[in-house]
Amino acid sequence: MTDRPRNLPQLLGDRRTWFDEAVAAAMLEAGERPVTFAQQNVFAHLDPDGTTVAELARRMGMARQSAHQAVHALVGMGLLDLVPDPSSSRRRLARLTPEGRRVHERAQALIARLEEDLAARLGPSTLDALRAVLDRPWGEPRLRAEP
Amino acid sequence: MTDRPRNLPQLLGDRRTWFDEAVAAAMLEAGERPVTFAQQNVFAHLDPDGTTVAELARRMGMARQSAHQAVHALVGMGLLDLVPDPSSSRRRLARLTPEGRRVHERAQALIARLEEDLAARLGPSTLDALRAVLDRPWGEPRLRAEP
DNA sequence: CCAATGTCAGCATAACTGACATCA
DNA sequence: CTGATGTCAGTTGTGCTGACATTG
Repeated sequence: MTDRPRNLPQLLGDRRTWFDEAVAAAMLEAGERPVTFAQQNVFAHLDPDGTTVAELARRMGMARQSAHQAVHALVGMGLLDLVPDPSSSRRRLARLTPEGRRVHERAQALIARLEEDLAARLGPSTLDALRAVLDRPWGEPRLRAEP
Repeated sequence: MTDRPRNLPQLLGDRRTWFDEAVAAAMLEAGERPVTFAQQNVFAHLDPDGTTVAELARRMGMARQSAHQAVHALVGMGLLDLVPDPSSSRRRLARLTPEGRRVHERAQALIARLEEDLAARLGPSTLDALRAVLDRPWGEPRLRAEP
């Protein structure tokens, strides 16, 4: 109720949620099938020329099996397909289908517009500074009291 | 592989994860039982004098039932207890037990130290600016192309 | 043989919705 | 009666681990 000072992780999470909900609502409004967060994450880490499930898992920081599950759901929705890797017969590359590319580009455009709106509200230099701080390497967190 | 430009929601989520993992690792290192993210969230929104489950749910932006689940898990761990509200017999207030207060304060101190370390690395004014931007009202996201 | 990959199966957590009793 | 609250039950999404076959 009272305005308690919120710590940084809370603020970061709230703002992330601000974006997530806006994207989900806008995609729904646009008549697109809802794409879950895990699936958006796959899109975000996919190479244009295709990526193996194991590599996706590494990039997303999850188990191979979890990435596999998300990829398979997207394949079932017709947004991804798995093609054999010409360089290695045991590998299969997950790639965007044309429909997947369309949905992905639409979501990316939406995020870009939200960022533009924010820049107009908060000031372009403010938003640039925000992005710069978040993009800068933060180093490893210190665990113990006396390292 | 190549440095692709990451958008704001990704950056926000990554930095939130930076904090979450650091706190979880440090609490584990300190010999504390692991407290999940949902449970940290309950702690963060709890009033010192106790809060009803319904009010917690509103603050956390979740369904009453989901908050109920998280609260009950914490009660089972001995970190919360449910006491009858003197002002209304149908209400029950979730409150920190002494052990819950100890764990919560330890986690808060950990986060504060992580923020101090960050301030030393990135510059105090930079970190203040970051917090200020995140804390400023962002307004409602624009959904349609032409509002 | 070894290591990486893809995949199946089972489990835990955390959110959701629906339903319902209680009580100010 | 109405509305808020607490709670039970079921479902979904997303992660995990274990296990195993395949293949370079």
